[in-house]
Amino acid sequence: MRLTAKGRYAVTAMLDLAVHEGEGPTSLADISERQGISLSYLEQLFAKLRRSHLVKSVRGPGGGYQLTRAASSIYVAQIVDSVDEIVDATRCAGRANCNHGETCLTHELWSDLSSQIHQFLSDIDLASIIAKREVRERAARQHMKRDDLIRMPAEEVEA
Amino acid sequence: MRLTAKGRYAVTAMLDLAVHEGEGPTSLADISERQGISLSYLEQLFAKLRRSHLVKSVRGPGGGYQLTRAASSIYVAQIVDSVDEIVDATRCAGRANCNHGETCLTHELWSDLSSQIHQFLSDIDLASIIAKREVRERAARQHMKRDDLIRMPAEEVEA
DNA sequence: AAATAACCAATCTAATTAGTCGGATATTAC
DNA sequence: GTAATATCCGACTAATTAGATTGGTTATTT
Repeated sequence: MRLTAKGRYAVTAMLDLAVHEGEGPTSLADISERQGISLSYLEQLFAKLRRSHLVKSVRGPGGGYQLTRAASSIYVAQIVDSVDEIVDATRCAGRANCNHGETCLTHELWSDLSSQIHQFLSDIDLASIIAKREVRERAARQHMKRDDLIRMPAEEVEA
Repeated sequence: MRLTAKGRYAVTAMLDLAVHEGEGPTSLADISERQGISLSYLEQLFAKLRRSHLVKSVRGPGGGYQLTRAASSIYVAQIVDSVDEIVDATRCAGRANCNHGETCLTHELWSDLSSQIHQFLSDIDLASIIAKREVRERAARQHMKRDDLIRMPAEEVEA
């Protein structure tokens, strides 16, 4: 499991799609504009997302991409996995001194942890990310006038 | 929060340290040997881990590195943070059309998710990763003979 | 004094990431 | 049917990061 800028771009783009669901297909040009990701890079990411059947495309004017299923059944792990393909799963592959030995222990520990992280991200769906925010906003709205509702300075994008 | 090979190496190395706690300092050469990570790369990683006060060093023969605190109070997020420094904090930094606007929404959503992930990794300590495995092993052991269970030679046992 | 092992910095290569370019194809609107 | 739109596609390039290499210095132990 890797978690890089590439995965972040993909998740961000998918969230953008989810937010604009129901408005018809969303073009990559729009996402590029809104999210500040280059169009051609988005094309590469969406080629993978499409191959993973997370999105479907509509060509021609007025076309774009749409989620293949409800935002509530698309999970972050699926998105990350589809663009950030795993390279070297087990570090000990092929190493002679690495079978059953003590050597294997720590990267077995790592792989345990790794699957915990994966599990965690497998439980978070796009809809719930959006919903969580709406709840927070509704709560905040009760404490301030609507016109001085200013977005908080984005608290640490990289967590 | 990034989760790359670099961070994996760091976590693996720290797990190795934790596993060999109580045997005195562990040299990078040993870790390199056991984990298949180049010595000089480990040096680079441990320079950062030391600056973050996660490990302390002992020089000279028989020297090496030790955890500064108990494995139970060193958390995965701390390790990853100390080697995988964050590059581009907020994607919208400086972009004129990105204040208060709808544009900001999705990467704010991402940042929410990102801090959730960070929180998750902040709750996992080295000792618990190891412990989890031991529990599993103990369960497995109930199904097999344990004549390879190591016993101290009588002479070495202090009365 | 010799051996060990941390410490340090610079440099290099390989791999990955991010983005570009020039198109081809499908679809819609005129 | 033509023009515009937007996906699709592959090859290429630039920039960054990962990881290895080199060549040391310093502290500590035996």
